[in-house]
Amino acid sequence: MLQLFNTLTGKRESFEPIEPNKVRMYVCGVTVYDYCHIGHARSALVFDVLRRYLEYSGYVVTFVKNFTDVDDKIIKRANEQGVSCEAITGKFIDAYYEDMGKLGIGRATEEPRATAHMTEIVNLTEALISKGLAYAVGGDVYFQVEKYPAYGRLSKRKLEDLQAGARVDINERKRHPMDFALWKSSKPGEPSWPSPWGSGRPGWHIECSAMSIRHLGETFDIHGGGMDLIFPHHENEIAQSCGATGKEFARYWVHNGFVQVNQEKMSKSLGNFFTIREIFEKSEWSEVVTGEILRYFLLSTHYHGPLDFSDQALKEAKKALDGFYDLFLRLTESEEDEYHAYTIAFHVEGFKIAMDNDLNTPEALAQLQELRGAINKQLLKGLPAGRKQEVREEFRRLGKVLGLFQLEPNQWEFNTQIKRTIGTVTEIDEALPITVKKWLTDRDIESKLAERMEAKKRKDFTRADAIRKELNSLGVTIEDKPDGTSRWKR
RNA sequence: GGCGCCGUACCCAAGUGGUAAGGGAGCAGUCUGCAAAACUGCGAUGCGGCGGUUCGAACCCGCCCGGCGCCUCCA
Repeated sequence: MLQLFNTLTGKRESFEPIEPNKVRMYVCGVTVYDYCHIGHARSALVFDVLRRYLEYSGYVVTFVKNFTDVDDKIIKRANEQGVSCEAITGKFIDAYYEDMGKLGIGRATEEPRATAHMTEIVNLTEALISKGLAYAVGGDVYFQVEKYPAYGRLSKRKLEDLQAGARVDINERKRHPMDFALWKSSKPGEPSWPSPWGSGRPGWHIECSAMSIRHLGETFDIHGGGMDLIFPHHENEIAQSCGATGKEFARYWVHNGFVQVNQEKMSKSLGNFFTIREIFEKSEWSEVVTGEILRYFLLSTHYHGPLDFSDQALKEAKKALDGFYDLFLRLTESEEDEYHAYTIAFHVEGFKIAMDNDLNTPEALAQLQELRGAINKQLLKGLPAGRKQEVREEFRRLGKVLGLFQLEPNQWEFNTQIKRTIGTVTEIDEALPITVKKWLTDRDIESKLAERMEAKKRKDFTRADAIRKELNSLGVTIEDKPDGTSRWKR
C-alpha cells in the first residue's frame, strides 16, 4: 500500500483516497512569465510519476495542474516588452508544453488558468467576507489571519514567530502584517476584472483555492508543489479554502525538494540557473535520449531531498541508461537458447515496495539495476527468444511508471564520447559533428564489419583493429562475441 | 529571532530500532588475438562529533559541529 509523507502531519501515512479507487490531486503549476528551469522540471516530474504510479496501481486519477496567468511578474514582463499579458502568458504556456513534453511529462486531466476562473475567485472572496474572515479596504480585499486560528498548521509557524521576522509592511491598510490579498484593485493599464470591490485582479493564493474546489471539489486527496510553496502559498490556500467551506481541504500535502547547484538553490542572481530548453540545446544527445537522461537523473534522488544538478550527475544517469539499453539490445538478439528457470517477480515486487514507500525512486531504480544484473547473468546461460521478450515487456511496464525504457535500443545513443557539456563543468571537448551519425548507415557499418570479419579470419589483426578504430571514431562501438561474430551499437 | 531540512565509502545514493541496498569510479579476475561488453571478486568494524534510552541505534532522545532552505516572488 502506498505511503506518502504528509507535510500537514509531518509523518509518512498510508494513502487512502476519499473515494475507493479514485484519486483527485491538485498540483501548483508555474507562473507563465519565463521559460521553465530544471527545478520546475523536477516538480512536474515528481507529480507526473506519482500520477503514473497511482494509475499503475489501479487508481483512476483526476489530476489538475494550473497555470498562473495573472501576476505582477507577468505584468512587469509585458510592460518591459511592450506587449500584452496574453502575449507573454501564451508564449510561455506554449514553451511549457514543449519543454515538459520533451521530458515525457504528460498533460494533466485539467489545466485551468486563473484568468478563466474569475467568477469562482470572486465568489470565494465574497464567501470569506461574509464569514468575517476577510475585509475590503478601498478596492482591496485581505484575508484576516487572526480570524483563522489554524493559521500556520501546515508550515508549523506561529503568527507571533512570523511577526518577529517579517519585514516592515508599508501597507497600513492591513489589520495584521500577515494578512494577505485576496483581491487587488488594479492600476490603470493593468489587466482587471469587475468585482463588488471595483475592478481589480486576484491575489496569488486565491486562484488555487478557487480552481481546485471547482475542478476537484471542496475536499480532495492530494495537493502538491515545491517545498517553497509551503509558506505562504499553501498555508494561505488552506486558510482560504477551509475558511470558506468549513470543510477539510486537501488531505495529503506532498512537497518536493529543490534542485541545487553546488549545494545551493538555483537562482538567477547566483547565475546557476539552467532552463530546460537550454539543457536540451546544449545536449549532444538527441531529444528523446536527453529527455530520458534528465528523467533518470531527476529520479535518482528521493523527491523530498535536495538534488544537485551537475554535468557529472547527468553523465552518471547516461551511463546507467546505457547499461539498461545494452541489455534491451541483447534481448532483441535471438540465438538458439535453451531454457533455464528464472524469475523476475522478486524484483518486480521490490520495485512496487520501493514505490509504495513514499515514492522511493532511488530504491526502485536499484531494484531495476538488480534485475538488469540478474537478466544479464541469465543471458550468459541462455534465454529463449520468447522469454527475452517477456523480460523486455516487464522492463517496459515498470519503466513506464518512471517514464523510462520506452525507446527501442536502436534509438538509444550508446556513443560515450562526450562532445559537449551540459551542466556546470566548463571544459568543452572537440566536437564530433553530429551529422556523422546521420550519414553513416547501418549498411555501411555492416559492410565494414564484414570486411573486418574477413580480416580476422585471415588473422590480419592490424586491418581488423584499424576498421574497429575507424568505426569507434564514428561513434560505433564494436563488441566481439565468443562465436567470432560481432555486435555493434551506436 | 522563529520554523524546517540535511550530513552514510573516492563520487552519487537507499536505509525510518535488529546488525550497512544499488550505481559510478578504482583494483584484481573470467572471457578474448587485442579491445569492448557482460559476469566474478575486493572495497565503510562503521553511518559529522559526544553523551543517553534499549538486549540491540545510521535509524529514538539531548547537546555540539558543519551545510542548506523558508519566514519577501520562487518548483
